[in-house]
Amino acid sequence: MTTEQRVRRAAVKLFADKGFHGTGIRDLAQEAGISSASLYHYMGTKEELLSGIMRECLDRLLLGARRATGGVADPRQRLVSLVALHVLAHALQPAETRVVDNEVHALSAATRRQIVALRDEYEQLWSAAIDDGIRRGGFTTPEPAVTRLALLEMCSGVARWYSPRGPVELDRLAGHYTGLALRMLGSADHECPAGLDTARKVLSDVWGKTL
Amino acid sequence: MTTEQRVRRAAVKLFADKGFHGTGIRDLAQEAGISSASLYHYMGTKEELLSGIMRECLDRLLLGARRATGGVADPRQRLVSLVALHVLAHALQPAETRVVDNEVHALSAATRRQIVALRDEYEQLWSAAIDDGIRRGGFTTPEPAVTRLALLEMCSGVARWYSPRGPVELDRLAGHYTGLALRMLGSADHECPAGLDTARKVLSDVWGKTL
Amino acid sequence: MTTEQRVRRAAVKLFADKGFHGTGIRDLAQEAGISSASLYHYMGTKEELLSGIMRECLDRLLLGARRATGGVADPRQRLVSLVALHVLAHALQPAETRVVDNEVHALSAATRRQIVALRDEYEQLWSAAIDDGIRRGGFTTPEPAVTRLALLEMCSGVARWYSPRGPVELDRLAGHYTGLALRMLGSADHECPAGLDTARKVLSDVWGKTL
Amino acid sequence: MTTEQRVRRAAVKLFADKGFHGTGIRDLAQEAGISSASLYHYMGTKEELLSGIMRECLDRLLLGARRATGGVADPRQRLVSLVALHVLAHALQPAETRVVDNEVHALSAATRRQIVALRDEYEQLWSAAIDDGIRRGGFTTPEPAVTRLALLEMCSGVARWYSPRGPVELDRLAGHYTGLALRMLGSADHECPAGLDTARKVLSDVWGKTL
DNA sequence: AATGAATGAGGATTCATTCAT
DNA sequence: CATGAATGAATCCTCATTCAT
Repeated sequence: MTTEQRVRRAAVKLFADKGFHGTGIRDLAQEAGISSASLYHYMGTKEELLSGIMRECLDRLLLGARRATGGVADPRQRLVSLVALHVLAHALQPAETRVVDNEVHALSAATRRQIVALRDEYEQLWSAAIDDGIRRGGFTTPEPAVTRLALLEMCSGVARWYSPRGPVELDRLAGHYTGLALRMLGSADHECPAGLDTARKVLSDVWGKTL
Repeated sequence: MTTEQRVRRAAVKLFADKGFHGTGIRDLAQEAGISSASLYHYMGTKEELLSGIMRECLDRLLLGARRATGGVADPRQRLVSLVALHVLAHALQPAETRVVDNEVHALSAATRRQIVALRDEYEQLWSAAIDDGIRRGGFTTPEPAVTRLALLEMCSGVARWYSPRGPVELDRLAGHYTGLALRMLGSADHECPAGLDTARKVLSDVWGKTL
Repeated sequence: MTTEQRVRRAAVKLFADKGFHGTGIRDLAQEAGISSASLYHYMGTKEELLSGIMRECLDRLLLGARRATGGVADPRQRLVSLVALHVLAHALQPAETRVVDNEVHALSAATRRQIVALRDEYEQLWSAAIDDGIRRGGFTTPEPAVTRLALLEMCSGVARWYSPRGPVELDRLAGHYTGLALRMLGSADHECPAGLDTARKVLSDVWGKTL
Repeated sequence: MTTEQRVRRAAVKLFADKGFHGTGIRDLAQEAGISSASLYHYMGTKEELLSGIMRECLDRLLLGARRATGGVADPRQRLVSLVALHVLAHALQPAETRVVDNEVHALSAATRRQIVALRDEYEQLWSAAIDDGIRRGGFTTPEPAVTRLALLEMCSGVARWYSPRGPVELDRLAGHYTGLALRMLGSADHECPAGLDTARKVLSDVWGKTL
């Protein structure tokens, strides 16, 4: 593992645990195993380190979501893939995703705009799947916008509590959440193996992780 | 409004917006409209200010949840009341609840234990309702513990996006979320007016707010 | 003497002796007799301290020069007053003026523009006196612009070597320099008591110093 | 051009523009077009780089002044040569001479002594010419010591404003300044072609520059 | 010869907190 | 009650310099 990776990893861990402002440059250095001056060989500003982490995480999520939904006609399948991918990403990389979810306020205005734009683009894929599903996929829900937010928050929450050492396996977790999502959307059928398969494949391609 | 309230309010706002570590004592003073030295007439430590906010918020939530569920036999009604109350509290006091949800890491170990204990006690009421509901209320869900967490995260998420200036009214919001919850729990019926009524009443009694 | 004055004085001394970049915030604090944190009760940035010193010094010089030349018809007298005032100011406040002369490079672009504008305005008074003197005051010099610069550098140099503990008294010093200036400008007469008197008066009015 | 020369040149430029303490080792490296580590193949300490520049510049000035005055009986001619040489050196090498004039404070005590000794030796030649000129060269000035300082500051100032892109040619500039000097010293005749010629010759011999 | 990597010391500035007034 | 003044400790970051490669 390169030193740069060690720095990145230290930052992800500490930013997730103690927050950006709660993490000192000395904490980062100690966690990375180098001096605080050496830190600056591998990063720009502390804030650039943060935004880099966020961008990478969101880029990957967006790429995965696009791969999982691109060319898929069935909105139910798209939605299931999105949910599964989101849940798996948050369960596998809880630190990264918590940083993305919680530390936006620490960004400068300019960078914040970029990050929020990425997130909006990502959520747009959810909106499309939900709206399509209502039109022609058997979804029934008043206030689809509210339901979308409820879904997203529910799935993102996984990063706040999931532990690989717990009793629930990842595959089962994803299946459970897709079931919840389909129920929330009033779908008659609560399963969609195709969507789950797609998510597994994308997870392997984009994150390099196999369940 | 007393100065103490002004300080409390300033802290809630800033801790919610910029995080505990991102908020300086001078920021607090400016927002409260007094000098940073005067601040210390109305608070102990900065951390005590934080824990006070959290405790009060959680105390109220716990009190409300107890009142809403105490003596209620039907687990479906209890669950609906809990969801509605949680959603309403988070929509009405988004700043307070975001502080509770996001700034636990800033607490000292001792205080954190107390706060987490309160939260656990609160979540215990949810667990009870769900477990009872599975046993004898028509709930069907594998992994009830996961479902509980999904529910809580979904409902807490309201504080992150709800705006009173948006198109959705509070009463409708609560109804929507209780519906989502009942769907997630596989309940045959997706409504429970009694549970909503209880929540409204408790909200008035404990929070002093009427919809 | 107020603490703010002590800070200002410390800065003037150290900036003059060791340069802006050669002076640390801790040096300033020590010289002012307070802690480096307390320093920030009495100043903004270190650079603002610098620009403040420069502005005040240049403001006074400009004010003095205007008072000494305003309404004076004879360009010879004006020039003599300017030289005398400049020399006296630099002899009496060598530290301040050396800061003005040597530390412009340490200013930010925006502030530098303001300071240079003040200096240009000041030098404009010299140009006017010299040009007028050539036209109708008996001055003869090729390249009046060069002569102006030579005069200014010669007079400013006083701040680099004059010591009140040396053998030359201030009044005599001013007289000597006005003589040199008139010679440089080819003036037939090398004295101009009126100009010197004006300078003495302005020095008393604007600087509050009497020879 | 060797790398060492490039380093030297970079240092001269940056020390002159931003001061010794305002110039970082990284600035030097960038300006020289090498890495900051490589810098240390061509220099000792940053301070040694500074003192080297000063010494070389002063050595050359001293050597030139000696050649220009050695064996010249007429103090008027000696003075004119000194003025011309000084002005030309400062106009041709404004950066070097500004470093010599402005950065003495950045030297360590020991090195400073050496540099100041060189400068004193150099100024001694001026003193001698002036004093001799008073005794038997037609110079008249009260306070010859003050006049010497005035002359030196006036001539050194050239480095602060002269631009080869300006309207005044070097030869003319030197002539103008020798004229000013002779006027300041009360010399009846304001020209001395022999002194100027000597200066030109020495400039060619010692600096390798032809006007 | 050249340089990435490394760092202890120090740069300016802000921190939360206390206290005399 | 209110606050200017004060500060030790900490903030992020850059410094000049060394060294293994």
